[in-house]
Amino acid sequence: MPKDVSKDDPGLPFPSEYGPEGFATQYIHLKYLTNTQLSDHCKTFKLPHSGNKTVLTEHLKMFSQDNSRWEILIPGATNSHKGIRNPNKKSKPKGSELRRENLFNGAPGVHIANAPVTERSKDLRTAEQKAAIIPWAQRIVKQYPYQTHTPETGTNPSIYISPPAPSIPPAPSVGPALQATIKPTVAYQYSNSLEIGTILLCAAFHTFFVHANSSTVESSSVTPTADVSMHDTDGDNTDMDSPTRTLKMAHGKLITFRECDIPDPPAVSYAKSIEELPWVWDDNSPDWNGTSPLSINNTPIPLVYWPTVYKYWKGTQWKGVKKTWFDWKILFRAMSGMSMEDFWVHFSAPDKFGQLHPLKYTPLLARLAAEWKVADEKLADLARHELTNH
DNA sequence: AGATCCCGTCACACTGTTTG
DNA sequence: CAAACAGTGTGACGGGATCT
Repeated sequence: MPKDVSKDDPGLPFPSEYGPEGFATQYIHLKYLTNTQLSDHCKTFKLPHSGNKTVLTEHLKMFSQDNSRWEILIPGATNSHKGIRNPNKKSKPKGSELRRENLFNGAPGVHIANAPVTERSKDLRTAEQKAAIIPWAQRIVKQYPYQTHTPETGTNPSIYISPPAPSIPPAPSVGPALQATIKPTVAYQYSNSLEIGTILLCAAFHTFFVHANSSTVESSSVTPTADVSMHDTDGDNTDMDSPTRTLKMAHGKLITFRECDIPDPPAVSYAKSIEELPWVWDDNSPDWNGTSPLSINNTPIPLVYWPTVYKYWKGTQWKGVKKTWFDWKILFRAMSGMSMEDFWVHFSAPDKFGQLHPLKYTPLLARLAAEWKVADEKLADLARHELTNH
């Protein structure tokens, strides 16, 4: 399930306003520069560097129109928190390290034997996926050549987007919507040098950052591999012949639809708006307000029916939704028959000053799971007791 | 076999600390 | 003092275990 587009960049026109050659690409590129690289970039263009990359927004709009500026940034975009640290770099231990040593070893100056190095994010792609990157990059470059912005055309975002070529197979580990927005330009820039090493490096970088951000910017495609074939709309006859499914909702209302009528699972989170869950969960509930993030043929589909909608169709998209859905289910169960005021009184925890605060989403789910576990154990004990005493 | 649950991992944002 | 580095909290997600 996607997160907010960007927590630290509220309100950015991302990614559609400027298109693949514009702001979105540059924004992501800068986002993945190390602070050192960003600092160098700012020096080169005489920009203030406050540490907050969003101050560069306006600059990026200009920057995006000059392809040559990119040359100075290629290659080398990395995420400073990824990869193996330099083991030879010795520095004075931080206070937190000293506290940890104290905690675990007691006496000061005693070092933890064979203390494991903090494990960093790993590249989990298979060799096949990595090998597929180069042909993919070459293909995308061919399909989406670089298009320089001009002042005459720069006001219309739609012109930035190259027309999608027919039946481009999906790149490894990448959502299809991104193929249409960000990927082509980056692939072009990387292969422009015609040096295979650069292509490899940049394509790997690009695949890395798209993969890393797939949950951030790709709002709907949970299982990208299924999408291309699923949305083949070459023949209307195919759609007409495809099987239908009928959903029985509250008050006997029936909705019949085909697979092609079902949109991808909406990018929705109730982590910050739990109280809205009952409004959209079940149309049999008095709290149902007649809306839902998912609509099929203009009919809002309450959350409770989503398994029926996605489990048997839409490839494996349900796999990506199910955990979130079960969390919602547990939350809704807990909220039923309780006012929101009572709910938050019950599900609160004191801070260090003893002040009560509503639990955050994850702790709340953990508390619910613990409470259910206790209740289930009581029930199991009761059942055991009854069985052994009769 | 499919549905559900549990648990660990990951990415990201944020904060605190150290370095140059 | 700004940048770099490191640690922590949070939400999302995947996969194995367990249940039906």
